[in-house]
Amino acid sequence: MSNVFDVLKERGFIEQCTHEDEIREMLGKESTTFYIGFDPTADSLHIGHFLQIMVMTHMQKHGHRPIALIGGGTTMVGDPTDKTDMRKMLTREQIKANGEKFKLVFKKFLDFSDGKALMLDNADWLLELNYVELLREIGVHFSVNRMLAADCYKSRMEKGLTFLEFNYMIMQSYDFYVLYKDYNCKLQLGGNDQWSNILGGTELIRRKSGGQAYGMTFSLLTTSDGKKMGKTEKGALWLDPEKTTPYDFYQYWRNIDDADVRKCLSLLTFLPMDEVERLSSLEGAEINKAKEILAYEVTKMIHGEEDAEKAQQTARSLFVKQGDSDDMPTTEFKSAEIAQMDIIEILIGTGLVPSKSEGRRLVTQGGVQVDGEKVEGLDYKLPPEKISGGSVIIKKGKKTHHKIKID
RNA sequence: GGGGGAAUUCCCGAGUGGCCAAAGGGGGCAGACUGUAAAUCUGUUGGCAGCGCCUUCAGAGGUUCGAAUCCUCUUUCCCCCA
Repeated sequence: MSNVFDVLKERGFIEQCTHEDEIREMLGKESTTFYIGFDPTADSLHIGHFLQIMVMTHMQKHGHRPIALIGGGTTMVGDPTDKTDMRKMLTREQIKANGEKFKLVFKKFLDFSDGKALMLDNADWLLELNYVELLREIGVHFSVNRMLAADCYKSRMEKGLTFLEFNYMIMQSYDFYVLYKDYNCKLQLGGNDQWSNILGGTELIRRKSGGQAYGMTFSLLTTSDGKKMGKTEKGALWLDPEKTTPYDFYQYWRNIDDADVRKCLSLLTFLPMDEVERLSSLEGAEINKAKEILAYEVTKMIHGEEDAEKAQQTARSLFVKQGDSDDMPTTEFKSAEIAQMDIIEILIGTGLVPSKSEGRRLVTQGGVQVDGEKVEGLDYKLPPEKISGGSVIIKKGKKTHHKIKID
């Protein structure tokens, strides 16, 4: 069997390793227990988490044992890394509820049978810690001087950092120590922003038990110009279909920057690397094929084959031919009422536009089409033959389609 | 605990009595060009109504013909000293 280290390396996951050679050797010869932590700060995982799930999946396929660690305890504190503001405090109940949702997702991607993977929650050991005891047991091993020098706190030195958040690193380090001790977990993985937190853990393990633990971080999903990937108008790109519909999800990848195609294919799909190479070296309009495959593959993994198929069909019918589709946001109107409405009111009625001013702007600038015909005037009303026709498609800009059903 | 500063429209950030719905940038939206891409260029970006009105500049009061701009109190944040 190939070494998963080489696979991850080839696909561009790996960013930093504590001990590159030793890790490679270990992964090549023994089944290794490793962990990745997920803080349930929201009620759904997002695409950044998915990247970590991909890693766990690759690892498990190669015979290693993942521990998906839910950060029920760490979330009570909040990771200051890369945050400009302090995270709002979540209640224990919210955290628990979020954690439950996370668990369902992990079960979809990992095989938890016969202990092939574990799911733990650090609330189980963090919440009952005794303060003074922790300070004496763990706190002694941390140098504040060194912590302050860590990159992840640097940015916060200007904005301010509370003592609460400052302790996050200690919590996470302690997690690693517990897992090392109780589950023989020798490796912690995470996004590259977790580097200092991971190092904290390996050092703690060394100091406390003299044991050797390893850490490795993965590239964050960023676009070619360095911005965080997975941002949509509505915020993050969520895995929960209630929060990001499969169609929107599909479209996100379908519209990805050319320069990001290779990275996405290799990180977010299981396509063999020669196929990834072939697809991402397509040029000009050809590369759209690669984007379609990317979008389809990723959507399939997250929402299942059926939804991926539907999203693809919808996208094709909307963009290639000026088509109709059931899988499209839809608003229903009574024929009597819609006959009275002008285009602005219709736009508002569908929620395509939040105010009349914006509706006017949009129409004036030529951004609205009804059944493929550009709406020219603000006083446009649906012609009678369309009202009796059952449904019309309104297009806002190039990419937003909305169906109106009339009965 | 003492002293000093700050809070502006989605974000950053100008504005220090009328010319302010508020510069500039970012972001968003739309148009052109394209490949449902990027870059670029153009328009637009509080609301309602076709240029007049209404609600905005942390909150509550006050001074003024008139305040985002001045005063008072409140809240929050930052900095320095202890």
